[in-house]
Amino acid sequence: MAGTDSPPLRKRNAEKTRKDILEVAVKEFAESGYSGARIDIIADQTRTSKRMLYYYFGDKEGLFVAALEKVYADVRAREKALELEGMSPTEALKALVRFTFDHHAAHGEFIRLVMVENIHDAEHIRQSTLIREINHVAIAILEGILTRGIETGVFADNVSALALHWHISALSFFHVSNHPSFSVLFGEEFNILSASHLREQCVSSVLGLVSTGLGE
Amino acid sequence: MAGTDSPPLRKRNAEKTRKDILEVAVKEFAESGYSGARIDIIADQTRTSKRMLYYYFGDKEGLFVAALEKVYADVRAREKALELEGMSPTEALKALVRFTFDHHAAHGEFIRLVMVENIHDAEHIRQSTLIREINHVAIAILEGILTRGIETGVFADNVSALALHWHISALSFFHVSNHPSFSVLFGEEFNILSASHLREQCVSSVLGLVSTGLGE
Amino acid sequence: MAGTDSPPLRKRNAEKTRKDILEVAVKEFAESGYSGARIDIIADQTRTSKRMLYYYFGDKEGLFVAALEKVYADVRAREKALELEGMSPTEALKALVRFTFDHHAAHGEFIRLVMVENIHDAEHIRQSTLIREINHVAIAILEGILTRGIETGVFADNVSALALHWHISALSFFHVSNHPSFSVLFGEEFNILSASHLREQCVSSVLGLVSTGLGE
Amino acid sequence: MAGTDSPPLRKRNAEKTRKDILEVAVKEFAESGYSGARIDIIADQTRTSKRMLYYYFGDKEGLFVAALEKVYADVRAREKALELEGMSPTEALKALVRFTFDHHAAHGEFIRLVMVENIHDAEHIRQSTLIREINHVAIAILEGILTRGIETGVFADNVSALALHWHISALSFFHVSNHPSFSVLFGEEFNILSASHLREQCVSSVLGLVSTGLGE
DNA sequence: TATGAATGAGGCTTCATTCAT
DNA sequence: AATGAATGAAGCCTCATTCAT
Repeated sequence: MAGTDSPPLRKRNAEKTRKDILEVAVKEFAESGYSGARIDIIADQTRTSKRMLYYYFGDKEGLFVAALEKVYADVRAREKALELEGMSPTEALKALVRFTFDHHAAHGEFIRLVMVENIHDAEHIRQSTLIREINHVAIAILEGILTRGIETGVFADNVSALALHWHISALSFFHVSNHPSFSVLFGEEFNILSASHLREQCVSSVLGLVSTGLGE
Repeated sequence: MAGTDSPPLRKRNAEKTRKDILEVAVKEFAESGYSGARIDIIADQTRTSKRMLYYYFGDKEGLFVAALEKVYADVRAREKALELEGMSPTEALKALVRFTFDHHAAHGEFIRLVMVENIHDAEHIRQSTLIREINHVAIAILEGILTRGIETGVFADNVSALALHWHISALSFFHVSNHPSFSVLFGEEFNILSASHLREQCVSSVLGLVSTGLGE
Repeated sequence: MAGTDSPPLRKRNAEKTRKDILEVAVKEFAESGYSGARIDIIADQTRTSKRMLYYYFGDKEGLFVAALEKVYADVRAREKALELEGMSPTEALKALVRFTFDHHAAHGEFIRLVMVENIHDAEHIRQSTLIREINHVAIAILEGILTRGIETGVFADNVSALALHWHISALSFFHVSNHPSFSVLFGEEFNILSASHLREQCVSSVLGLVSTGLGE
Repeated sequence: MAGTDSPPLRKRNAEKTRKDILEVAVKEFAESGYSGARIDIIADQTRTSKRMLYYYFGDKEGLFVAALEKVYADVRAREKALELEGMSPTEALKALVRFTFDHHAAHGEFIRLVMVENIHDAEHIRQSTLIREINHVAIAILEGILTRGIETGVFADNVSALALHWHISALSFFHVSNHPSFSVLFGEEFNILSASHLREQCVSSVLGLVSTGLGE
């Protein structure tokens, strides 16, 4: 039989092409920034031609927004793997911090695209509701942990989930975003500070902000 | 008296011209990034012509390096005003953190130029010994405070000055660098978190890392 | 019939565009030298825009190399028309000299491009194997004539084909390359020396180098 | 006493400066051609500033004309050293050819400036009567030799002095002017042809044109 | 769905030259 | 006689984008 439920081959290829372009675009924007990125370079590293790029994404800006959305979506997909409900609040918080820290370290393109976006005053994120949603999920998770901790008395109720999220993000993000300058400015001295050291410093710092000192 | 020590008028203007160009360049690079910055736009906002820009700085990259050096030099100049020696270690540390946090908040161009530089893998800082020096002074100051605190027993000897500097920088820097995205993603909710709140969270966090709990 | 072998219309135009640009470029480089040539002037005399010029040739240097290759290729094409095999060695040599002399006189752009290239130390020819090949063919032809003449005893075996080629080239080339200065320096006196006179002087000179005096 | 007959020191220095500039200019124009030559590069390699260059020579073209005149004047100075009157006509002619060939080989800047001038259609030589004079002297010398040879019966009266001068110039000039391209096109094969070989080929060729076969 | 050819606007840079001292 | 600062015009090249097929 000719017709099945799977999408027609044409569409299949279309999606593959889109994905292919997007992956290359993420790399290029992450490497060179928005203005520094070159449409030609993206096209050249793609299986298809430059024309397709415009066909699918309209223009350079559209491509950048799509790239941003892709890296955010990837983050969400990975966050789902976290299973924090079974842990104690303290353990859950520790796990979350470590996950965030490691995650950012492992996904430089995500960090760099967000840096680029901030240099452009976040004007593209503004257009994407998808991205906003993703981040609110992150807050909700943190909120859950906090609430449980407050109920069991191990956490003080003096820091909002958002403030805590900001704190965790700051340390995890900066670790990647400013690694080049720190490495150049302090050389060996800095490189000796292993990532795991900074990560545990980050964990202590976060726990220090919420702990009552009573728990566990 | 016939001869005075002041430089000839011509030279005076030269320095003024240089400074004029540099100020405009800092703004433009901070606003648009390296590739996004336009030489023409810089020139137009200057007393002089585009040609002078090349006369003094060689090319776009030379101008960017000079801009970077300028903002770093400005930071150093402002750091000198801090008088931390008279304070107790704890007070000195608090003051330093607050100063850093406020300073970064007040000097967005500095933060943005460093962001841009990090996107370009810090390849320009690498060339400037001036910049390296400035940052080592910052470490030395922090080291002094730490040592005094450890001697008087209020600080534990478990965090290096560099690691602490990293921590302070991370929070102070991120507060400015990622303000646009946080503001867009969390809107009102985030804007309610006043700068001073985040600043004090930063102070607590830093003190938490080094305090023995014995002091003051 | 549906399918024919002719290339698609687009490609046809492409080749026409390339050729169009090249012809203009040859003229401009010949007139003004490499540095003196103006990309804009070339573009203006073309059916297309300046942009196309970069599309096809990359940059000014690429265009110059292409122009050089074109004039050399044209020489080869014209050389093919010569039918020297049927002549006696002496007649063949005479014919070759006259052809070379007249050819150079008739194709000033070729001479001038080679002059320009020599001023630039032949750095572009170096890259082109095509050009090297063409010249070796010229040597081979001369070698054939020489060998036949030596066998029949009319030519002495005291001059290599390459040395003879150099001699012929020198006189034929100089006639065109230094015509302007000779004309200015010696005025009427020089212009009276008709081209045909110098050409026959060239023929005598060449025959004088190889003749045994026995022949014909 | 203050005043002597020698020119004032000021003027002395002036002439030295002029000469200094000119020497550098000759090199630069010879290396890069007229358009390729850079006023800045000339100025930088001079003991004085760029302004002086304009002070003495007006503009780039004036400097080029002065450079041309200088190399021609140098040629004249060296020609004076030749003492051909005491030789037999044949020996004198041989000596003249060898001198010319070697001279050109030894003074590449002269050749290259003349090449450049020819590319620009000899428009600058046209303005200089000095240069015209120099060349007519060369013809007069050759004429003298020829006349003596015809009188003694060793030379035939079938080639004008100018035509002979052209012939000698062509071979001697081409040897230098087209050395780069020949070297690239024929490589080792050509480099084996030593300069002295080509020089003697040049001598034979010239003698062949005028000899009656009766002499010496 | 796909593509090679084409483009206008604008990018950075450099030129020979002159001004004020 | 000499100079550092300044300049306008023009140079080469590259960008994101669209057209015709």
